Amino acid sequence: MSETTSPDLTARARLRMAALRLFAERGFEAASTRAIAAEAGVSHALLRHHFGSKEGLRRAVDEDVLDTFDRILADLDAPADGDGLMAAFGTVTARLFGADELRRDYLRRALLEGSAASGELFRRLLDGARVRLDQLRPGAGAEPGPEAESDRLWAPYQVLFLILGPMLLEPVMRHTLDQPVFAPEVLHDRSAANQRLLARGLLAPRSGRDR
Amino acid sequence: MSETTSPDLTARARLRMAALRLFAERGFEAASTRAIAAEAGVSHALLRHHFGSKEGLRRAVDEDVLDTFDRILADLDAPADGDGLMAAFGTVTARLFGADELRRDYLRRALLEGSAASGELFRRLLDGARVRLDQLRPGAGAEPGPEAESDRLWAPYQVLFLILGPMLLEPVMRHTLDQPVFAPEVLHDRSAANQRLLARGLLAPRSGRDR
DNA sequence: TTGTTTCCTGTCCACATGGATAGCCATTCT
DNA sequence: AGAATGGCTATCCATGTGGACAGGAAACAA
Repeated sequence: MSETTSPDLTARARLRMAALRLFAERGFEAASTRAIAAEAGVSHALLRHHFGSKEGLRRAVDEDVLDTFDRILADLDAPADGDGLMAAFGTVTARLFGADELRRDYLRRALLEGSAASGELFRRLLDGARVRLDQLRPGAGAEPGPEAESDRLWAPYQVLFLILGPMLLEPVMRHTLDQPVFAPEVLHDRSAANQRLLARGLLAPRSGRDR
Repeated sequence: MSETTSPDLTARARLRMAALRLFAERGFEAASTRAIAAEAGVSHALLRHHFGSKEGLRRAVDEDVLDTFDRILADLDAPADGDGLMAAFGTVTARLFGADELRRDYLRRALLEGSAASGELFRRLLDGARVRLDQLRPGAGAEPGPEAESDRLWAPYQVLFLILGPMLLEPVMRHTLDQPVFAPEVLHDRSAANQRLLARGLLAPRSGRDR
């Protein structure tokens, strides 16, 4: 009906984009092959021709979306020194989720469902966070100590929770903010708050310029 | 088939529990009324008799689950002094998500779907976190300052991200830990790490006893 | 021109879905 | 006793589902 995807693309690509949209908006089960085909402006039989089955379509979309995220992440592998490291997390967030509400919605469902591909993405994000944090950590300290060890385990998760939280909870957060959750301004302010949290915690926020 | 719910309950209750299970495991769309009825060991027509429609069933389950969480939260309204406040967050987590994988799964889907009821629950969690944090904050400081204001806005969210993150990401986290995400031991360790993060941040974790 | 491959559609199928109806059976009320 | 209410099932229905198939149409090779 709406045929939102540009008509000058190949039908295969249009189908993939329509599927991305409907999977993101309605979920995999609720998005029928006919609705997807209609959105792409083609017959629903063509879907089978190109992708074999609905599952095949899902795989194609999964691949497309997660590859996109992977590519974005690869771009971020700049060295990152000093507290540029902290800012890197903000950049990741902005780059990953800034635009493209559709991909946010899709990724949310994918992570929720725990698909193999999304599991792989999460693992990569986790490793990335771990590496950055290890670079940043004092490190010089002699004995690890039990708390330090626990921190080393959980810190990457904590960073990811702070980054992914707004994306995962966007549907409910939306009603508690008066601006879009991912408005550039909001995103920037939130990112700064995250950096302060990671740098000093919540309880000792000495006011005034700090670092 | 499996009829997992105890057979000495009323059929209505058994239907509600079966629905909770299947909604949690498969999602609302993918859980058919027939499958739910079979799980409860009754005819699928009975479902309609008791709940009017599948949507009615969902409402009943929603109410049940979210009321449970509300009741748990109400229990936590103890005064909470000093750093007992910090521990309170750990307690919330444990009490909310410790047991009951089913309710975790259900809540995850509800939050991601952004249903009205789950939105309400999130708002309540947010307010709770805000109140606790305000109690805890220095407060004596004169002028708020832009950073302090931003912190005051985002701190409750940050706390919630840390608490809800493991529940939301459990399906993918599962593969990155060698123990269950919500094993009591793991939960306790993670909670302690969260408290350290909130107290001091990630970058200045002076080792040794601290507070 | 032909033949061939690739894209694409119309149409049919078997099946599962949520819902509706009619009625059985037990309990309770009078 | 008889009536009535509420829990429960069997069965039917219209619709939508993913998939299968046959063949049209168009591009490209010879």
